[in-house]
Amino acid sequence: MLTVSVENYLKAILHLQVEGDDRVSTTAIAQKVASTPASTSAMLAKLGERGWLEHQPYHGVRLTQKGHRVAMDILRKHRLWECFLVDYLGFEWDQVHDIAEELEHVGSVELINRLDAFLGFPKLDPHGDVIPGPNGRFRTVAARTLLTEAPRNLELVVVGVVDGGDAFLRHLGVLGIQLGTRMTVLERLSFDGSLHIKCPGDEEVQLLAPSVGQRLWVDQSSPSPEIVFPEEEDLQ
Amino acid sequence: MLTVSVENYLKAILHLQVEGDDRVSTTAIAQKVASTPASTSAMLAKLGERGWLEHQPYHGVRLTQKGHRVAMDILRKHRLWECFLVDYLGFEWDQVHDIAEELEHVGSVELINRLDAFLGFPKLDPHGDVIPGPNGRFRTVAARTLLTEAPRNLELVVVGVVDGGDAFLRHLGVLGIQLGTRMTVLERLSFDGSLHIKCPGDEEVQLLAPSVGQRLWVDQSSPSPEIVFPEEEDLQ
DNA sequence: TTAAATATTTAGTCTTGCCTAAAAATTAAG
DNA sequence: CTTAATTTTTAGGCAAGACTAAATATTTAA
Ligand SMILES: [Mn+2]
Ligand SMILES: [Mn+2]
Ligand SMILES: [Mn+2]
Ligand SMILES: [Mn+2]
Repeated sequence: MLTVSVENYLKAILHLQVEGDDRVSTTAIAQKVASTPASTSAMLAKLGERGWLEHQPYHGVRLTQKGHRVAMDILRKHRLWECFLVDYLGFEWDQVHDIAEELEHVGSVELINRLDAFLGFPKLDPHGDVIPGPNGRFRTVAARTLLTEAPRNLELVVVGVVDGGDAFLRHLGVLGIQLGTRMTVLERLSFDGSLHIKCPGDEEVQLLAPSVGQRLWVDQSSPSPEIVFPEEEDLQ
Repeated sequence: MLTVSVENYLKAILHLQVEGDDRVSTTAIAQKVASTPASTSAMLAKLGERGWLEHQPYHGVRLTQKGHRVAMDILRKHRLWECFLVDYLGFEWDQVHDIAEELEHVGSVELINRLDAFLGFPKLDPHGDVIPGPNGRFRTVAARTLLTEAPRNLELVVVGVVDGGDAFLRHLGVLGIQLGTRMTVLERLSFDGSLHIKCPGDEEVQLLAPSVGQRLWVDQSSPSPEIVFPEEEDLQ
């Protein structure tokens, strides 16, 4: 049975699997779902029996096709609801996670597909995370780089945040950074990887801690609308 | 703790309490929440201990102020979500109950108040049921009568349904009746209380079973838009 | 007013999901 | 390669909520 608890475990495992490791450890999962390793171990055994994941005792788990699909569907619901909360109810991006954490467990497939249509089939949620489609796979999305690894002296645009806990999101607010913010990396300090960045319009050069630079997805900035001149045939 | 189960019990008791009886019986509650009298008895004892209702063993329960408020808040959420589903996601009125039954348990007060505002502070849900306000009390609404008890030879308009299970709602669809449908009661048959009704535009007089007439709220029909002639100054 | 029918509670279990403490396996160090 | 540290599982319990069967209280009817 797909209980709220089971859904949260599967989604947590998906997150950890996407973030890198092929096999996911009991402790990591326990931490993600805020429970104990003992409870998690018991849960993993059960999820294994029921075919949502492969559990090699003492060596971690991996989602089966079936489990992966379930987890992607939860993620889809989570992110679509976040879009709704921000775009239609006026919430800030640092206020929606906990609410979506509940909404994602509402079951109806019809509901989520209609919500998707109502929202205009968005590809990204308010944190720049990719929204899975109704087929349970990620929608293709433009390439993106971590700010830390982006080339220097090129105007970039922030397109997403990695692991955007609410505290981090509020910190970005303090720094004046949000999705769509443009910036150029002037220098990467070899000491700790801090970045000197400059935002168009700002006088000052900003020093960005590596903990921030490692958690921002950026893309090459397309020319800003103001400086795009229409072709003649585009004019009425 | 306000679990989903507890919330469903409290809402069921509120429903039964509003529908008439001051004290509500264990069996009636059990039936409403689709569980057994034994399970319900245990739950009622617990709800009593926790101050949501007064339980006189063998003589039914009554919600306390505190329990009443909780139940009203669940009802508010249920009905506001139903509005959203019908008005924005294009669901039919017979498709939304089960989904709202889940959505009503999402906790955030901020969420429901913003949803209320987004919907334009509706007073009635898609079934014509009154939506409680943020203060936990019903918003005032126009007077209404059961069709069975309405005066004859007066044009009426359907403003709500009583206990609108999905099956009943679909049956109304077959009969061509929805919210806003106008009709005049020509005669009430003394045999079983069936009603002869006539809808404007229809040729035929319809015979309505008492099971239908007893479950329709009606109000005196205001003049229909078609027969209102604009004043001269309203013309361009 | 007593007996039968009905409603309610109690007793005894089960499942899910969580916990702590202890045992066992794996991994890391010396 | 053996010991120490870490990770994972097992053992034993608890609380919530549900069920069936049996006991008890209340109503209804004879
Ligand atoms: Mn969740
Ligand atoms: Mn998100
Ligand atoms: Mn419900
Ligand atoms: Mn309704």
